[in-house]
Amino acid sequence: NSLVDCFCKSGKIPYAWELVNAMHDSGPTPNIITYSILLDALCKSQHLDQGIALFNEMIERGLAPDVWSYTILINGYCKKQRIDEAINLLKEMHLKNLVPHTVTYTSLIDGLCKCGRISYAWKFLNGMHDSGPPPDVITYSILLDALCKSQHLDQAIFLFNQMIERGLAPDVWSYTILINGCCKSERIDEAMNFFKEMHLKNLVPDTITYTSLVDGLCKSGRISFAWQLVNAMHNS
RNA sequence: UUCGCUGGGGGAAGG
Repeated sequence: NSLVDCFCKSGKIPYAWELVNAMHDSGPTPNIITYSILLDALCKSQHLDQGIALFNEMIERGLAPDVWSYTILINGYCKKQRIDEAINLLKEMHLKNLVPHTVTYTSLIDGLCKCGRISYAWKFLNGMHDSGPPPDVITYSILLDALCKSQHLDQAIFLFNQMIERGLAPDVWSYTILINGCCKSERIDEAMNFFKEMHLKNLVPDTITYTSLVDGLCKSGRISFAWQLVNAMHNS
């Protein structure tokens, strides 16, 4: 499985596939994890159709898909904006008494957000909060990003605070999403406040955090301040 | 039977 994963992650999917077939023919028999590795690689390399075929072949060969493999396929469908089929898979899991993980729902929420169904995604997140599996900081970040990008920065800030009230600690990514949202709405001062807040929480801004801020500063004409930030990056 | 290993989700700019 490690070898199959290596082939996949270095872009050599045909080799990975050959290896899986060789395992199937002459052992050791591939297990659910073997197939999941290949399934994920196929989904991520724009070959969802082949992923679906592999998923079905795996079932024909007598392996029952688990929560992980379903999640991988659901994510594949979502990335292709095929949300309804993703939801069908979710129903199928339910029929098989497979209980979705946080990651499963988070993938679906990302799909919903990226095709504009933000209020449904928000309801979904609240449903997770009420009845589990609980949303985590990634689940919130996806919705934060969608709210920011659809001109609902204030609602994003509300949700960010609600996430904290509910006991989750924001990370570098969630702060960066908000900072970028503030910058894009030309609310640079608020972006700077969040940036300072990160420091107070011992969160270390990364390149993307700085890039968002520098971009916002430049596009609002505050070039010398942007320059200072670039120097600060250079020095730390 | 127990234990261990390997698989899944989020952010910026530039043409």
